[in-house]
Amino acid sequence: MIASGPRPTVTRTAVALVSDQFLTREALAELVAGDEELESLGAAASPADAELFLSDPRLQVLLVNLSLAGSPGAAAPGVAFIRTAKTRRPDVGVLSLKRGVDELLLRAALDAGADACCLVTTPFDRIQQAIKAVAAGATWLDAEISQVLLHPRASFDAAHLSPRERDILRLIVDGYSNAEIAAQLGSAQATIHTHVIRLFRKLGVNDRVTAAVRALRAGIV
Amino acid sequence: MIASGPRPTVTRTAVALVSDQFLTREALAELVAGDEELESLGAAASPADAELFLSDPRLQVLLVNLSLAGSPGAAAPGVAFIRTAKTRRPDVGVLSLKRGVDELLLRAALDAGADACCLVTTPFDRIQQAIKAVAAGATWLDAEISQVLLHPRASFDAAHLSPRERDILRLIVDGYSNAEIAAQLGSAQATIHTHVIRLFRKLGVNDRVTAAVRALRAGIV
DNA sequence: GCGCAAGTCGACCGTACGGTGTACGATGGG
DNA sequence: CCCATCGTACACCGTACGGTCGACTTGCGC
Repeated sequence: MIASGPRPTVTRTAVALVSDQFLTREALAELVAGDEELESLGAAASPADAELFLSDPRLQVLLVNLSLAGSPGAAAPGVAFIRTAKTRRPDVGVLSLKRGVDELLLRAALDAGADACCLVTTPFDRIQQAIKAVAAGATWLDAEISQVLLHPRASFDAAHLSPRERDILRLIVDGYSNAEIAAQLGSAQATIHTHVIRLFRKLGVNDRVTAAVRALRAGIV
Repeated sequence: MIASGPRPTVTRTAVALVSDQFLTREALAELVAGDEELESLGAAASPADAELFLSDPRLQVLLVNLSLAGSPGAAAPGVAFIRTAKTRRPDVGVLSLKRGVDELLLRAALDAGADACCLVTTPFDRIQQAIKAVAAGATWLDAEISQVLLHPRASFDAAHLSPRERDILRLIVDGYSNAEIAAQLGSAQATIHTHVIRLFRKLGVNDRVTAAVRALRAGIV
């Protein structure tokens, strides 16, 4: 094992940042400049401009502002950029900055390969910590974000669902049929069927697909 | 925003550790002692002994060795301990140490409330980083662990979906039936039906619920 | 005690779904 | 030129789903 002691500042972590918002770019640049263990390779305003960084062998961590404006219909360009970046440079850590805790966008970012998610409201020193976490190959999730993604129990109370209905909703999202749910919960199919119907009434839906989508979008599951 | 500069070492992070293995306890104690920003409140060999720490208001981070031996059938005692700890002290961060990357055990630990997961093979300085991440309220996952939990390469390529299939996938996510999709796209129901089946094959699913969930999680919609 | 909510089952019915075939025209790369 | 792919289209079948009744037990609060 390696003793930890005071870290030599010889090897600095090389960071590049991508954001379409001027203010964010400035703030992030200041953030990187304010930490002697970090080193900036530059800032880009668009994914296209950021292509350059991907060719830089020194690059270790990429800061991406996911609120990159995009057409509402198509997939978010920020997510697409993360995917291409991770495809071309799997060794580079990606930290994505989020304005809010939209679960779908978060999952999309992580699925695309993001190694960390921070909110833009996160204090500087924590983002600096997160950058180092990413450089170490680890995953960093801000408290608010991990609450949504990993500890969904907290937001479970959002809907006025009974515990049993929440169990079933979760299993519906997991793609199980009524029969499979019955087997897993040790109940009869008829019971599950009743629960499912009542669950639909409470969610205001008529089929399990919309129930699952609503649950995901609402962060219930 | 708060400037970061050199951190004052006045406020140290109070850590307690629980592990049934002597070696791990020793190693972790050394790890905590080796970082001047950390402060040890003690070490416990069993969940019962660790109850004491939960009454200590200074406690900020709890290191739990999840390999706490238990009967294979029942729930792991480590997981149960994490749950009770988080119930009694939601403010305390829990870092759980894992011997391997068993996905079920990992998910169980996170569901129970763990804020970070590290492998026992992780270098000291990273575990120290993780402890500080947890103290900051964030989530830390080691690279190997996040690979299993957050970046499941489910071979989900939106690229190899035909445009028509993407249309239909989107409408499936929106909760429409095959008949409604047919009406919206101006095709026969049987045609949509065929597309849906082929779409399932490409996504590797058997029902539209899983297809919708996969699409959402992958950020296709 | 009473009501009420949650949970547990049963039966019935119509329909949409999922699975498997087959078929034809258009397009495009080898 | 051929073959693969895609989009289109149809038929058949079994099953699970969604909807609607009703009935029973348990636990909680008043």
